[in-house]
Amino acid sequence: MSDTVRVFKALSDGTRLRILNILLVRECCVCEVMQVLGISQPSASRHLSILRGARLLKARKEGIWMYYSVDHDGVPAYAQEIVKAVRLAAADMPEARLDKQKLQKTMRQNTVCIS
Amino acid sequence: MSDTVRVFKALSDGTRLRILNILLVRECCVCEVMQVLGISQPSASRHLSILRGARLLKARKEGIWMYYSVDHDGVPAYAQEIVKAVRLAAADMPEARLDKQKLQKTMRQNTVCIS
DNA sequence: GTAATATATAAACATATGTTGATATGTTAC
DNA sequence: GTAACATATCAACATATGTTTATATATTAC
Repeated sequence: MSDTVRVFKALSDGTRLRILNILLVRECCVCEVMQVLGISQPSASRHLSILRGARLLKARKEGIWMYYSVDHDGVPAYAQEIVKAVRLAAADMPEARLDKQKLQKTMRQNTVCIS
Repeated sequence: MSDTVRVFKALSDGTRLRILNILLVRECCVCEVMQVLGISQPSASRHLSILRGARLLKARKEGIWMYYSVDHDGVPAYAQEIVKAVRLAAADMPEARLDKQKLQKTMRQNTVCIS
Protein backbone atom coordinates (compact mmCIF):
# COMPACT_ATOMS: atom_id res chain seq x y z
CA MET A 1 0.00 0.00 0.00
CA SER A 2 1.35 3.43 -0.93
CA ASP A 3 2.11 5.97 1.78
CA THR A 4 -0.59 8.26 0.41
CA VAL A 5 -3.27 5.58 0.57
CA ARG A 6 -2.13 4.75 4.09
CA VAL A 7 -2.61 8.38 5.15
CA PHE A 8 -6.10 8.58 3.66
CA LYS A 9 -7.07 5.23 5.18
CA ALA A 10 -5.86 6.42 8.56
CA LEU A 11 -8.13 9.45 8.30
CA SER A 12 -11.16 7.67 6.86
CA ASP A 13 -12.60 6.93 10.30
CA GLY A 14 -14.56 9.33 12.48
CA THR A 15 -12.84 8.27 15.69
CA ARG A 16 -9.39 8.90 14.25
CA LEU A 17 -10.42 12.31 12.93
CA ARG A 18 -11.52 13.17 16.47
CA ILE A 19 -8.22 11.93 17.86
CA LEU A 20 -6.17 13.98 15.42
CA ASN A 21 -8.36 16.98 16.23
CA ILE A 22 -7.52 16.93 19.95
CA LEU A 23 -3.86 16.12 19.31
CA LEU A 24 -3.72 19.31 17.23
CA VAL A 25 -4.35 21.11 20.54
CA ARG A 26 -1.69 19.29 22.53
CA GLU A 27 -0.05 15.90 23.01
CA CYS A 28 -2.06 13.32 24.97
CA CYS A 29 -1.51 9.96 26.62
CA VAL A 30 -3.70 7.00 25.68
CA CYS A 31 -5.89 7.29 28.76
CA GLU A 32 -6.61 10.94 28.02
CA VAL A 33 -7.68 10.05 24.51
CA MET A 34 -9.97 7.26 25.72
CA GLN A 35 -11.56 9.46 28.38
CA VAL A 36 -12.05 12.52 26.19
CA LEU A 37 -13.57 10.51 23.36
CA GLY A 38 -15.38 8.03 25.60
CA ILE A 39 -13.94 4.95 23.90
CA SER A 40 -12.31 1.78 25.26
CA GLN A 41 -8.59 1.58 25.98
CA PRO A 42 -7.84 -1.05 23.29
CA SER A 43 -9.75 1.07 20.79
CA ALA A 44 -7.78 4.21 21.66
CA SER A 45 -4.50 2.32 21.54
CA ARG A 46 -5.30 0.74 18.21
CA HIS A 47 -6.46 3.95 16.52
CA LEU A 48 -3.39 5.81 17.75
CA SER A 49 -1.26 3.00 16.38
CA ILE A 50 -2.89 3.32 12.95
CA LEU A 51 -2.34 7.09 12.87
CA ARG A 52 1.25 6.54 13.92
CA GLY A 53 1.66 3.86 11.25
CA ALA A 54 0.64 6.47 8.69
CA ARG A 55 3.39 8.67 10.17
CA LEU A 56 0.95 11.40 11.13
CA LEU A 57 1.77 10.98 14.84
CA LYS A 58 4.91 10.48 16.86
CA ALA A 59 5.12 8.94 20.32
CA ARG A 60 7.31 9.26 23.38
CA LYS A 61 7.26 7.25 26.59
CA GLU A 62 7.37 8.92 29.98
CA GLY A 63 7.02 6.67 33.01
CA ILE A 64 3.87 4.65 32.58
CA TRP A 65 2.48 6.97 29.94
CA MET A 66 2.84 6.90 26.21
CA TYR A 67 2.38 10.39 24.83
CA TYR A 68 1.19 10.82 21.25
CA SER A 69 1.43 14.05 19.27
CA VAL A 70 1.11 15.30 15.70
CA ASP A 71 4.39 14.80 13.89
CA HIS A 72 4.52 18.24 12.29
CA ASP A 73 8.16 17.90 11.27
CA GLY A 74 8.12 14.30 10.09
CA VAL A 75 5.22 14.30 7.65
CA PRO A 76 5.77 15.07 3.96
CA ALA A 77 4.44 18.29 2.46
CA TYR A 78 1.25 16.80 1.00
CA ALA A 79 0.34 15.26 4.36
CA GLN A 80 0.80 18.60 6.11
CA GLU A 81 -1.84 20.02 3.78
CA ILE A 82 -4.15 17.15 4.69
CA VAL A 83 -3.64 17.75 8.42
CA LYS A 84 -4.56 21.39 7.87
CA ALA A 85 -7.70 20.24 6.07
CA VAL A 86 -8.63 18.05 9.03
CA ARG A 87 -8.33 21.02 11.36
CA LEU A 88 -10.58 22.98 9.02
CA ALA A 89 -13.14 20.20 8.73
CA ALA A 90 -13.21 19.51 12.49
CA ALA A 91 -14.35 23.07 13.11
CA ASP A 92 -17.66 22.07 11.55
CA MET A 93 -18.04 18.78 13.44
CA PRO A 94 -20.05 19.26 16.68
CA GLU A 95 -18.60 16.13 18.27
CA ALA A 96 -15.05 17.31 17.58
CA ARG A 97 -15.75 20.67 19.18
CA LEU A 98 -17.07 18.96 22.31
CA ASP A 99 -13.93 16.82 22.45
CA LYS A 100 -11.82 19.96 22.62
CA GLN A 101 -13.87 21.24 25.56
CA LYS A 102 -13.52 17.94 27.41
CA LEU A 103 -9.79 17.96 26.75
CA GLN A 104 -9.41 21.15 28.75
CA LYS A 105 -10.93 19.44 31.79
CA THR A 106 -8.60 16.46 31.88
CA MET A 107 -6.44 16.38 35.00
CA ARG A 108 -3.99 14.09 36.70
CA GLN A 109 -3.48 13.07 40.33
CA ASN A 110 -0.13 11.39 40.97
CA THR A 111 -0.04 8.63 38.38
CA VAL A 112 -3.78 8.44 37.91
CA CYS A 113 -5.53 9.90 34.89
CA ILE A 114 -8.88 11.43 35.85
CA SER A 115 -11.21 13.48 33.77
CA MET B 1 -21.14 8.87 8.07
CA SER B 2 -19.87 12.45 8.11
CA ASP B 3 -19.04 14.22 4.86
CA THR B 4 -15.41 14.44 5.93
CA VAL B 5 -15.11 10.72 6.55
CA ARG B 6 -16.79 10.09 3.20
CA VAL B 7 -14.17 12.23 1.43
CA PHE B 8 -11.26 10.43 3.12
CA LYS B 9 -12.82 7.02 2.45
CA ALA B 10 -13.24 7.97 -1.20
CA LEU B 11 -9.53 8.77 -1.41
CA SER B 12 -8.27 5.81 0.62
CA ASP B 13 -7.95 3.62 -2.45
CA GLY B 14 -5.07 3.63 -4.90
CA THR B 15 -7.30 3.28 -7.97
CA ARG B 16 -9.40 6.28 -6.97
CA LEU B 17 -6.31 8.40 -6.34
CA ARG B 18 -5.19 7.54 -9.87
CA ILE B 19 -8.62 8.47 -11.24
CA LEU B 20 -8.64 11.82 -9.45
CA ASN B 21 -5.11 12.42 -10.70
CA ILE B 22 -6.06 12.13 -14.37
CA LEU B 23 -9.31 14.04 -13.88
CA LEU B 24 -7.21 16.91 -12.56
CA VAL B 25 -5.81 17.12 -16.09
CA ARG B 26 -9.17 17.08 -17.87
CA GLU B 27 -12.63 15.53 -17.76
CA CYS B 28 -12.92 11.94 -18.95
CA CYS B 29 -15.63 9.49 -19.90
CA VAL B 30 -15.80 6.11 -18.19
CA CYS B 31 -14.17 4.24 -21.05
CA GLU B 32 -11.21 6.63 -21.06
CA VAL B 33 -10.73 6.01 -17.35
CA MET B 34 -10.87 2.24 -17.74
CA GLN B 35 -8.46 2.26 -20.67
CA VAL B 36 -5.94 4.64 -19.15
CA LEU B 37 -5.87 2.78 -15.83
CA GLY B 38 -6.29 -0.68 -17.33
CA ILE B 39 -9.24 -1.64 -15.15
CA SER B 40 -12.61 -3.21 -15.94
CA GLN B 41 -15.63 -1.12 -16.93
CA PRO B 42 -17.68 -1.99 -13.81
CA SER B 43 -14.69 -1.10 -11.65
CA ALA B 44 -14.22 2.28 -13.32
CA SER B 45 -17.91 3.04 -13.09
CA ARG B 46 -18.10 2.10 -9.44
CA HIS B 47 -15.00 4.05 -8.38
CA LEU B 48 -16.21 7.12 -10.24
CA SER B 49 -19.54 6.75 -8.49
CA ILE B 50 -17.84 6.67 -5.07
CA LEU B 51 -15.80 9.80 -5.83
CA ARG B 52 -18.97 11.48 -7.04
CA GLY B 53 -20.83 10.37 -3.90
CA ALA B 54 -18.16 12.17 -1.86
CA ARG B 55 -18.94 15.22 -4.02
CA LEU B 56 -15.41 15.44 -5.33
CA LEU B 57 -16.57 14.86 -8.90
CA LYS B 58 -19.43 16.09 -11.03
CA ALA B 59 -20.85 14.36 -14.11
CA ARG B 60 -22.54 15.34 -17.33
CA LYS B 61 -24.03 13.18 -20.03
CA GLU B 62 -23.28 13.75 -23.70
CA GLY B 63 -24.70 11.24 -26.14
CA ILE B 64 -23.58 7.81 -25.04
CA TRP B 65 -20.82 9.17 -22.84
CA MET B 66 -20.88 10.14 -19.23
CA TYR B 67 -18.16 12.69 -18.57
CA TYR B 68 -16.73 13.02 -15.07
CA SER B 69 -14.67 15.95 -13.85
CA VAL B 70 -13.34 17.42 -10.60
CA ASP B 71 -16.04 19.58 -9.02
CA HIS B 72 -13.76 22.51 -8.20
CA ASP B 73 -16.67 24.83 -7.43
CA GLY B 74 -18.91 22.45 -5.51
CA VAL B 75 -16.50 21.08 -2.89
CA PRO B 76 -16.12 22.79 0.51
CA ALA B 77 -12.91 24.61 1.39
CA TYR B 78 -11.33 21.78 3.39
CA ALA B 79 -11.91 19.34 0.51
CA GLN B 80 -10.23 21.70 -1.94
CA GLU B 81 -7.13 21.54 0.24
CA ILE B 82 -7.30 17.77 0.13
CA VAL B 83 -7.60 17.73 -3.66
CA LYS B 84 -4.50 19.92 -3.82
CA ALA B 85 -2.71 17.43 -1.57
CA VAL B 86 -3.65 14.59 -3.93
CA ARG B 87 -2.15 16.48 -6.86
CA LEU B 88 1.01 16.96 -4.80
CA ALA B 89 1.18 13.32 -3.71
CA ALA B 90 0.49 11.97 -7.21
CA ALA B 91 3.62 13.71 -8.48
CA ASP B 92 5.61 11.15 -6.47
CA MET B 93 3.61 8.12 -7.57
CA PRO B 94 5.20 6.47 -10.66
CA GLU B 95 1.96 4.76 -11.65
CA ALA B 96 0.07 8.07 -11.54
CA ARG B 97 2.65 9.73 -13.74
CA LEU B 98 2.31 6.94 -16.31
CA ASP B 99 -1.46 7.38 -16.27
CA LYS B 100 -1.03 11.01 -17.27
CA GLN B 101 1.13 9.98 -20.23
CA LYS B 102 -1.42 7.40 -21.36
CA LEU B 103 -4.18 9.98 -21.01
CA GLN B 104 -2.55 12.12 -23.68
CA LYS B 105 -2.71 9.22 -26.13
CA THR B 106 -6.41 8.51 -25.81
CA MET B 107 -8.30 9.15 -29.02
CA ARG B 108 -11.75 8.68 -30.40
CA GLN B 109 -13.06 7.48 -33.75
CA ASN B 110 -16.73 8.30 -34.30
CA THR B 111 -18.40 6.90 -31.17
CA VAL B 112 -15.65 4.45 -30.36
CA CYS B 113 -13.14 5.03 -27.58
CA ILE B 114 -9.68 3.79 -28.54
CA SER B 115 -6.40 4.22 -26.74
C1' DG C 1 7.06 -8.46 47.59
C1' DT C 2 1.54 -6.88 46.30
C1' DA C 3 -1.86 -3.73 44.31
C1' DA C 4 -3.21 -0.43 41.04
C1' DT C 5 -2.62 1.87 36.77
C1' DA C 6 -1.20 2.36 31.74
C1' DT C 7 -0.50 0.27 27.52
C1' DA C 8 -0.31 -3.13 23.74
C1' DT C 9 -1.90 -7.13 21.51
C1' DA C 10 -4.61 -11.12 20.20
C1' DA C 11 -8.97 -13.77 19.44
C1' DA C 12 -13.67 -13.69 17.94
C1' DC C 13 -17.19 -11.60 15.66
C1' DA C 14 -19.87 -8.47 12.66
C1' DT C 15 -19.59 -5.14 9.08
C1' DA C 16 -17.49 -2.83 5.11
C1' DT C 17 -14.99 -2.84 0.87
C1' DG C 18 -13.01 -4.25 -3.73
C1' DT C 19 -13.04 -7.47 -7.72
C1' DT C 20 -15.02 -10.28 -11.09
C1' DG C 21 -18.58 -11.85 -14.21
C1' DA C 22 -23.22 -11.44 -15.79
C1' DT C 23 -26.94 -8.57 -17.07
C1' DA C 24 -29.95 -4.61 -18.19
C1' DT C 25 -30.54 0.01 -20.22
C1' DG C 26 -29.55 3.63 -23.40
C1' DT C 27 -27.43 5.63 -27.62
C1' DT C 28 -25.60 5.64 -32.25
C1' DA C 29 -24.71 3.69 -36.92
C1' DC C 30 -26.43 1.04 -40.43
C1' DG D 1 -35.51 -3.04 -37.30
C1' DT D 2 -30.21 -5.13 -35.90
C1' DA D 3 -25.46 -4.51 -34.33
C1' DA D 4 -22.03 -2.31 -31.68
C1' DC D 5 -20.70 0.52 -28.01
C1' DA D 6 -21.11 3.02 -23.31
C1' DT D 7 -22.71 2.81 -18.84
C1' DA D 8 -24.76 1.25 -14.46
C1' DT D 9 -25.96 -2.27 -11.36
C1' DC D 10 -26.25 -6.66 -9.14
C1' DA D 11 -24.63 -11.24 -7.27
C1' DA D 12 -20.95 -13.81 -5.46
C1' DC D 13 -16.77 -14.06 -3.44
C1' DA D 14 -12.52 -12.82 -0.93
C1' DT D 15 -10.30 -9.44 1.86
C1' DA D 16 -10.10 -5.57 5.08
C1' DT D 17 -11.68 -3.07 9.03
C1' DG D 18 -13.67 -1.88 13.67
C1' DT D 19 -15.41 -3.44 18.22
C1' DT D 20 -15.43 -6.17 22.15
C1' DT D 21 -13.40 -9.17 25.51
C1' DA D 22 -9.56 -11.17 27.53
C1' DT D 23 -4.79 -11.24 28.48
C1' DA D 24 0.15 -10.00 28.94
C1' DT D 25 3.75 -6.59 30.04
C1' DA D 26 5.59 -2.48 32.26
C1' DT D 27 5.69 1.08 35.78
C1' DT D 28 4.68 3.21 40.14
C1' DA D 29 3.12 3.34 45.05
C1' DC D 30 3.03 0.99 49.13
